[in-house]
Amino acid sequence: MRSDTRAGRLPDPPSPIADDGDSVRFCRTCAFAGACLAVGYGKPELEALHCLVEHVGPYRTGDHVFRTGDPFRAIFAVRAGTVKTSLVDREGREQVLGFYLPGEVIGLNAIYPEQFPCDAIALENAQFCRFSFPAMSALATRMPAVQQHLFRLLSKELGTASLLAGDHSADERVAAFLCDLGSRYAARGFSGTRFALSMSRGDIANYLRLASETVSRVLTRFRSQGLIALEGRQVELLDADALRRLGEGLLPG
Amino acid sequence: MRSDTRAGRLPDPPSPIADDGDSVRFCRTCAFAGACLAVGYGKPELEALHCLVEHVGPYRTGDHVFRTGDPFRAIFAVRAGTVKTSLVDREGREQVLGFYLPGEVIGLNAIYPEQFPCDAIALENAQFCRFSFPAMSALATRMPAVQQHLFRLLSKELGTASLLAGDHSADERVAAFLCDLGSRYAARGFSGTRFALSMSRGDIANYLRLASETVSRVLTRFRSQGLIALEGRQVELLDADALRRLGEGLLPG
DNA sequence: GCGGCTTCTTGATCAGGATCAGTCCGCGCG
DNA sequence: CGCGCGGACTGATCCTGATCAAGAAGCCGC
Repeated sequence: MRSDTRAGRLPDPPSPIADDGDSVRFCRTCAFAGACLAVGYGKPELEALHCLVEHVGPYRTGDHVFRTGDPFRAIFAVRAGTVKTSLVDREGREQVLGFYLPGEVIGLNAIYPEQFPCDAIALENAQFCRFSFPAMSALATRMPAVQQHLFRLLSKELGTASLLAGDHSADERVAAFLCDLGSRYAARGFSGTRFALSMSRGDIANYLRLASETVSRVLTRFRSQGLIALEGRQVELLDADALRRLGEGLLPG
Repeated sequence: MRSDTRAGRLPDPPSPIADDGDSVRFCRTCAFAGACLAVGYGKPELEALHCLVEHVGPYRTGDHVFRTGDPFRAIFAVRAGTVKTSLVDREGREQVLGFYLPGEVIGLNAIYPEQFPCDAIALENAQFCRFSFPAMSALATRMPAVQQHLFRLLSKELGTASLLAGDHSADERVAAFLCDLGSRYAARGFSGTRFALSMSRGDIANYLRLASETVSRVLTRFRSQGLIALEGRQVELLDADALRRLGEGLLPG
């Protein structure tokens, strides 16, 4: 019974959503915002870009956005909510591959196999923009900016895949995980130091290749060290620098 | 002193090279062979494809093909020899990211950051085809087949990144590694059951996030179990099925 | 041939995290 | 209200693989 348990009281949770789009503009924080800007608002090409987008959802917590083996026809940008991608091996064990926040894109790894190689599951109620991939490819051949944007999205994801590689201690992994989430929220315009973990401890553990008990222990210790405030799934990064130092070697750069 | 030490005697090593190209055709086993075929031999577009290719090398063992931070201008297809990509963290520790065989492509993860995010080092004397990326992008906008090919290459690499993820035992990792190498050699027309490990035990261990001692021990045990024959860096997969069963859960599919 | 080097192998010990087990808490429901 | 259930936290033990250490085998140049 240590007395600093109260250190991490957190009130009202924020509710991230990347939906400020209208019939002409895409959401500012969307991964495709760059493509829009490159095209220029109001040009006919932007119209074309809109024609191949379809708003889908809402999906409820636990719903599948797509399943392993589904034929690949489109990629999805998260508009609201968060998503995990995972695959299930022969023995039925789940393998969490990643978490996706509002503004991020899922489904890129399905282009080559032409079917989705993993499940995508909503962690909260979620909505998406669905981009028909054949239409997008066709548009890309006419618009170098769109093509380049797709190349960059793909290449970027290649870089992030190495976050979970490496033999690193549980402390390093958890610290890097928190920093990564924070900076991704910040990049989309949300608070980078205070947010809700939309996934369970088990999902975090699975993603980081740890046991959920270990994640619990590390988070508790981080809190007692004053690095974070924590209450349930609400977290605040109190000493982001220290966390970043802990996690460096895992983090990009 | 066990008597089965002799079980793994292997004579003459094969010397993989993917260089059957001439002034008109690309090498059959090259990752771009598909793009060539899609275009059709003799068409003017194939000429265009050739214009942006440049044969470079030979590089000697240990030479850098590119270094972390080098400005990104081109991607490279391995024509002969093998390559490892790695990065060095702040503490000076090396992190091996991947091995690339003749016919495979390196440099795709540099598109987004616009500079190479890792080193590429020749593990044997090696030669490459260098594809100017700006020229390739420009060509892709005119030729949907080339664009699609690039998308597929990128997406494919996304899939392979998950090989080293997951918390798996040393046995599973080493088995999966051997199977993966074998199937990649086979896909390029070489023997998929008998090949040389062009990288050191230390590199394998680093890539698999194990200690080199562990790799040694596992390989030795695999040999004593009759799963492989092994002499120095020559290896033969004697019971590929058993290895694949061991490694499944790591391997694609 | 011989030193000097790196790589590989094998053995002995150690530690980080998995696993097993138990408790607590919040929540939905009869 | 009590009950059951899943998620989260904590404690005790175990096991895999890292680490430390030493020897064996190649592979140079000379």
